[in-house]
Amino acid sequence: MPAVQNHLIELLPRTDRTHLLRRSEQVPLDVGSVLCEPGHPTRHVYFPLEGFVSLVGLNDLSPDLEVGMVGREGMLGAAVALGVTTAPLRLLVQSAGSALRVGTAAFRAELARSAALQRCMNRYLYVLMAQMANWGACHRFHPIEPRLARWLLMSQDRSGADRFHITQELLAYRLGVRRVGITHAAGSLQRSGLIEYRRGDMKVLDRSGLEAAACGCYAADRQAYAALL
Amino acid sequence: MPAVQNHLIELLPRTDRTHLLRRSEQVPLDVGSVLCEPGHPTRHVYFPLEGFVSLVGLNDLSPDLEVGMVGREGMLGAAVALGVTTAPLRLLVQSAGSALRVGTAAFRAELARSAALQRCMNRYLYVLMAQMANWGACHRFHPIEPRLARWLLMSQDRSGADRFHITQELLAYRLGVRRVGITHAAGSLQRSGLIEYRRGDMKVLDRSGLEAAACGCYAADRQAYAALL
DNA sequence: AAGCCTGCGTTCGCTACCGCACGGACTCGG
DNA sequence: CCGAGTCCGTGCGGTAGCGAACGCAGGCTT
Repeated sequence: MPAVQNHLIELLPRTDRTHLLRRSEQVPLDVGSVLCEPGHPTRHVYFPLEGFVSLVGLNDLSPDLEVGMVGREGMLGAAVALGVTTAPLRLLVQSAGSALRVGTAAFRAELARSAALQRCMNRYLYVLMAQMANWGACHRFHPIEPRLARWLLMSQDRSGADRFHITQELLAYRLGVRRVGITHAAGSLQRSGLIEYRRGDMKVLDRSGLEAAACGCYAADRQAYAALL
Repeated sequence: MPAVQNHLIELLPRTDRTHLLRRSEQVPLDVGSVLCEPGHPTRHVYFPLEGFVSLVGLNDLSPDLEVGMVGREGMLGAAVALGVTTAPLRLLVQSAGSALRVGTAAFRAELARSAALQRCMNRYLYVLMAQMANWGACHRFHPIEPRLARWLLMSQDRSGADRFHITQELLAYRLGVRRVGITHAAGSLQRSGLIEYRRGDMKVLDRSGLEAAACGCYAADRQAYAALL
């Protein structure tokens, strides 16, 4: 059995974990690929091992907006644990890696078997809800620069590396702002010596400085996660 | 047995409903009272029968922000169904009425007994999550006037009446904007003949017109609810 | 070497919303 | 009938972010 690097799975007791792993297969996560579209049936749930995925909410009028971000600390398809197999959000791979994939039916079967898995899912769902409630207020009230800092920190946490590839164009899309907004905020962070970037190659230089520059939502998120999982 | 006017409870099969009701007591909801504060233990869950309650997210820096609204179509304390008995949000009574109250332990016991109740909770949790994800984008992108229209419609749905009491001051607080912002938006709606208000007495004159003036989030919300419950 | 595409920086005019402040209108209690 | 409190309208200056557009530089293709 390989070392599993998904935090949720690591929380399971040995036997439950083995059962779940037996039903799973490892698949690659390719940047830009879409794991599922809102309204469509959910065929699999995913436990990322490396890389991370954006949860994108689609709305008729307004531009799309990222409402969450999931890496190895979480899972995709949590709604299945609520018995809903219609996806609510678009799952867009943000950073390449791999994930354990489990068929929806198999996952539900395991869920019925394992109280530990149920408990784990429940807590994760709660954390997700708290995150999403917060995300809204963050977008509403906080200026671009702290939000950018937060995003960088979150993606660093999830990707593990201190450098990753992301263009200003995409960042703008994620944060729901114009590209020029990112140009200003990122330029400011760079001048402060917190980050360094060049043509999409982003590097975090001063992590604690970045934490200070980020809005409180970052710390709040981490705390909520730590408290429950 | 009195006619129960909470939609979730009405969804339960007769025996499960009876069981739950036997464990419940009816309590009044008084405007302005706080049913629980974030971080504190949840002692009861509530199924509103009349009136409605705001879910308020608190954040260190930013002003408080309403992230949801619950009336007889839902319940308060849904997190208990996830096994979390620490409240994440402030529950603030918005419009007077009454609710069925069930002790947390009793509710969990019923949950363990009744598969129907579990299923109902799961679906409701899903709807709540979808709502909260949406709420953020709505606050971020939509101008005040459509959001105000949405708020009025939602509160009308939940209160049942076509008139209710709400000052501009409070509305501003709910929507996270200045009072003058409300003055403008409400004035505009009034000039269009959609509503009428005077010193806090708000009356909806043209409901379908208001629906047209509201942002798409309103329709999306209703649809999500209808699809699952 | 030339050309093209991608990614980044800058500028301009504009709008929505902000904080603050004042004043008018209505209501209620003494 | 008068004063105090509540609620609503208006006006002012300031700003963060918007949309659109242009220019420049590095890297890739042919």
